[in-house]
Amino acid sequence: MDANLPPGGRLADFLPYQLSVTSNAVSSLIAERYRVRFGLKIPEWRVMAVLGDAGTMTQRALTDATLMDKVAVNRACKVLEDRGLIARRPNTDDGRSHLLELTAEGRAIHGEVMPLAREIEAEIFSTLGETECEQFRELLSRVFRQAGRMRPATRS
Amino acid sequence: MDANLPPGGRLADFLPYQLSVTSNAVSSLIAERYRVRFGLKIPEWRVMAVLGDAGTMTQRALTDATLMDKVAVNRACKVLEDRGLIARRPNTDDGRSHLLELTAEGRAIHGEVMPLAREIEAEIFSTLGETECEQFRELLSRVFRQAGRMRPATRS
DNA sequence: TCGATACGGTTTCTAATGCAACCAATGGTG
DNA sequence: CACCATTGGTTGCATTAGAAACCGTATCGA
Repeated sequence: MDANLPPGGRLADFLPYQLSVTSNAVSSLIAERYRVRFGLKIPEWRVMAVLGDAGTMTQRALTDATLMDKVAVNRACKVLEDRGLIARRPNTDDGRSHLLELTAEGRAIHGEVMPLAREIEAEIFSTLGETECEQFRELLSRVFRQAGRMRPATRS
Repeated sequence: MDANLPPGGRLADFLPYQLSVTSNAVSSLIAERYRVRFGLKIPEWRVMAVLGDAGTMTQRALTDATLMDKVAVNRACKVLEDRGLIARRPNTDDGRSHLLELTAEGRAIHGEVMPLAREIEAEIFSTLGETECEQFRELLSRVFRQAGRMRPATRS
């Protein structure tokens, strides 16, 4: 990051900028790999990851679990449903929502997708040692909470 | 981040995901503050930051310095020019490009903008100590370089 | 000098993202 | 039971980001 910037460039020292470009680089890298291999976009992949892990949930629960917008979740679910990777069942407890779960095919994909995810993760963070990874996690978590604390009171 | 996720949620342990949501939270926080106070969007702010620091450069140099797309730079410059914050001079060395620099008004805004940037940065990362901040920077930098190394050879 | 190629910048088009309005169902209150 | 506020989900719309096509200038080699 420093290499392609003129010396004395203050923008490059701005932490939110470093955070942004790094996240961007990592995200687009992963997005590309998922796209070529499974035809999945990141929101779709996130939904599958959570469903494969938790079993059955509503869209509402998915928005909580993925921290994505509810329309992003809705669209991802629609795509996955059209591809036959997830199925909707009526929710007897609440007629407004449906219960979503992976189909057999969905579970099969999930079984392939998750190892790839771990693989990519391991490759990207291979430059960090074990303890550094944990520390990175910890720092991110704290920054995230702090940002949440600073947000001007908007909760849907 | 852990609080609003069901226990055993594997997505929440996925480092790229943590990186993404954290970056997102920080970015939207900053974007909001700049919007209400200066009517500047992040790309515009970045251009101003670099110009205020480096003095005079072409759009091409700006894309290198900000790591933004060249059309993003172009649009940001157009907006800033319309607002009278930057000016274009013909480039005698190369007729294709222009030399961009802050106007007097632009420098005035820049003088207000940068302290606010540092202020927000300090607030967000106040949860991290001095050495932790430096370490966070270092880790981000390494991850960024690693992501660059893994990218499948596409450079415009 | 001429031609081909590359490059900076601009415009245009299309995909993605987010927001707000909207519909249907629920739950509480009188 | 009627009313109303709330919630899950959906749709439509506006804004944004990115890709590709395009134009004029520069550069390099014959």
